[in-house]
Amino acid sequence: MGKPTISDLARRAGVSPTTVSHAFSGRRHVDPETRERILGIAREMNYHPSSVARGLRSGRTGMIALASSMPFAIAAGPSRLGFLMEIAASAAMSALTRDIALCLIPPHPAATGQSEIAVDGVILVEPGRDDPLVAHFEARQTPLVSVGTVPGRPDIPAVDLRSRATATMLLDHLRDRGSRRVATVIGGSTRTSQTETDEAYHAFATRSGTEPILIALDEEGGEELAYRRSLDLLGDHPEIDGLYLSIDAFASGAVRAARDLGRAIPGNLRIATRYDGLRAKLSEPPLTAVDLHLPEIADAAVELLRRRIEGGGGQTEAALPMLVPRASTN
Amino acid sequence: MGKPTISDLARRAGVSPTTVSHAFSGRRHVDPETRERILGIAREMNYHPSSVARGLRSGRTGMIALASSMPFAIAAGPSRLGFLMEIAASAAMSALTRDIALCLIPPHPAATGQSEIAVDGVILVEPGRDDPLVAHFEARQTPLVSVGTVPGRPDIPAVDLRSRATATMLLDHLRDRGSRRVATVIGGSTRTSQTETDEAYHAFATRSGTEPILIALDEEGGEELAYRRSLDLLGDHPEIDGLYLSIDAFASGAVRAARDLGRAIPGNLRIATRYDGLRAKLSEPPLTAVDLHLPEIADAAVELLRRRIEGGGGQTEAALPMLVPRASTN
DNA sequence: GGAGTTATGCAAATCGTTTTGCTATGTCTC
DNA sequence: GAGACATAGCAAAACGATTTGCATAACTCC
Repeated sequence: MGKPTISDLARRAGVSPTTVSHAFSGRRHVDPETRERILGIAREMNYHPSSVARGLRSGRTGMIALASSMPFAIAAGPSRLGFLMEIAASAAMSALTRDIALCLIPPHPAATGQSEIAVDGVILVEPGRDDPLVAHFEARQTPLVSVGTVPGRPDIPAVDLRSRATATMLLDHLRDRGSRRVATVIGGSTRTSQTETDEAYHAFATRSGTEPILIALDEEGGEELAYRRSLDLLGDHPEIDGLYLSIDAFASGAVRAARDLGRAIPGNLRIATRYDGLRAKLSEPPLTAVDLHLPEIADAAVELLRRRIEGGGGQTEAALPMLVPRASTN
Repeated sequence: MGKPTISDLARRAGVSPTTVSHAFSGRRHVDPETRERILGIAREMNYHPSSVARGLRSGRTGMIALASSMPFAIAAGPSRLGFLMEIAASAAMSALTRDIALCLIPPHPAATGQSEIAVDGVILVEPGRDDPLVAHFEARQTPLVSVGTVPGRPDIPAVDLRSRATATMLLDHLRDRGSRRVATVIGGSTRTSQTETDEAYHAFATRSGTEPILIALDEEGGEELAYRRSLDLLGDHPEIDGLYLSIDAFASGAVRAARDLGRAIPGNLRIATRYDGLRAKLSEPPLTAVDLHLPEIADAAVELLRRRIEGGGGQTEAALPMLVPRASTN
C-alpha cells in the first residue's frame, strides 16, 4: 500500500539495506550483477529512495532557496513579472543543471512567519543593511550568498551588481545626449544598489561642477509616490533636463509626472532607469536602461552558493551592464 | 558547534524531548509555565526544529512543486518571463499565505534526470496527453493537480483554463471587427488548450459557413517556425483577413510574416493571440489577447492541491478570460 | 601455506523529530 | 473512599535512509 522502503526492496532482492543503499549511491563497491538485480527489482516494485530520509542522515536536501525583502511594489512589477522573477527563472534553470532544486520564498507581507523550510543554502536578492532575512538565515546557520553585496558584510559571498558603474554609465549617457542638469531619484533603502547610486551621482555632480539634486523615496511607495514627488521635484527645479531613476517603478511615475507637466520626453527632459524590464520597455516613450545580464548573475550566484555549501568562499563580480538606449534619451 | 537538537534543548530545560516537541507543536497539553520556559531557552540557545527530521517522521515537507513539460521556447518567453513564470510568481505568493513553500522544476532540456526532490504535491502546468511528468509523479504517489485539464485524465484535479471559451471569444471578436476569413494556428501538442482551440475553431467555421483553415505547429519551433509557416499560409490563402494564434510566440512570428508580405495590421489582416504577456504587449502593433486571470488560477491550483494533499478532490473552473482588445484588431 | 589484499556484503548505530502508550499525581463526584 | 477523569510528563518505537566497522571468502605472492 504505502511506498516501498529500502528494507522492502532489500528483502525482495535477498540482500541487506546496506547493499541496496550502496547500489544506488555507488559510495562502495557492489557486485555489478547484484547491483543490476537490485536496480531491476527496484524498477519493478516502483521503489524511489526518500529524499527526506536521505536528507536527515546526510544533512543535505539538494535544495536552495531564493529570498528577498524587497517590497513587492518594486520587486515584482506589473503582472508580478519583474526583477525578482527574472532572477528566479534564471536561477531555477542554473540550479537544475547542477541537480539542485530552487525554492521560492517570496517577499512576505506577513513578516516573520517564515515557513521553516529546510534548504542547503539561500540566495538573497539585494538585501539591505541589517536585513532581517540575513539574521533569519544566519541564526539557522544556513549558507548565504547575495545578489548585490550585503551592506556592511563583506564576509558574505556576493555577486556584485556593479551599481556604481551602472549609475555612472547612465548619468554620463544623459550628459552626452545633452542634458545639462541631471537629477537623480533613488530608493530610500540601504541596499547597495541605492547607496552606490547615491555615491556615483555625487561624484558625477562634482565632476560636472553642478549642485547635486537627489531625492530618496520610500520603496514601498512605488510608482504612485514617485509620481507625486516627481511633480514636486520638476516644479521646484524647472532647470532639470535629465533624470535618472534607479528603480523602474519610480521611472514610470516620473514619466507620468513629466507628461502631466507638459514636459516632452526626450525633447524637454531625458529619462533613464536601471532595470530593463516590462516597465522600461512598455513605457511611452520606451526608457533607456541597462541590461544587467541577470541570467549570468543568477548563474554566478547559484555557483557561488554551491561552492559555499561545499565549504568554499569568494566573491564574484558581474560583467559590466550594457547600455540599452531608447527613445527616452534620444 | 553543530546546531542544537531537541535533546540538547530538553536537557537544558530539564524535561524530555517529548515535552519539548509538544511545547512546539501544541499537539498535546503542556503546562503553560513549562512551555514558556522551554520556548525561552530555545530562543536563548538559538534552537530551530529541523524540518527534515520533522518531515521524515510526519511525512510532510510543507513544500509543493511547480512543473511543466512545455518547451522553453514558448513557456518562458523573452527574458525568461512568460506564462510559466507568471504562474510561478503567483503560485509562490499563494502558497506562502498557506505556509507552504514553492519549489520550481523548470522545463528540463535534459529530460528524465529529475532531481529527486521530496514535495507534498505538484502543480503541473498544461500537461499533454500521456505527459511524462504525470507518470513521473504518479509513480512516486505524489498528489497532483493541473493547470489546464490533463487530456484523458478527468480524475486528476485541475483548474480548467477555459480554452474553448477563450478561442470562441477571440474568433468572434475577429469576425465582429470585420474579418470574413479567419484562420487559426495552434500548437501541435496534445495539451487541452490546443485541442479545445481546435474544436472551438471548427465549430466557429461551421457556424460561419466557411471552410476551416487551421494549421498545427510543433511548439518547439517557437517564433521562427511560426514565421516561416505563416509566410506559406498567407501566401497560399491570400483571402485570409484574420488570424488567431493560440501561442504568443507563434503570434510574434505571424506578425513578422505579415510585415514581410506587406500586409498591414489590422487594416489588411487582424491578428489575435491568447496569453497577454510581454510579447503581445510589446508587439508592433500590440496584439489583442485575453487576460487569463493567472493569479487567480494559480491561487485556485494551490488551494486545490492543498485540499488534495489533505485528502480531498474536486475540479475548479477559472473565471472566464477577459478580452483585451488592442491595435492589432482595431 | 601463511601473510597480505581484494571483493562482497551484513549488522548496528545514527540523523532529529513525532507519536503512542503509560505512569504518576491530583481533583471531582456521589 | 472508590471510581472516574483530567493533568503533566516520560520512555521507547517509529520514520527511511546512510555510514562505519567488521566478517567471510577468495585471490595473490613469495
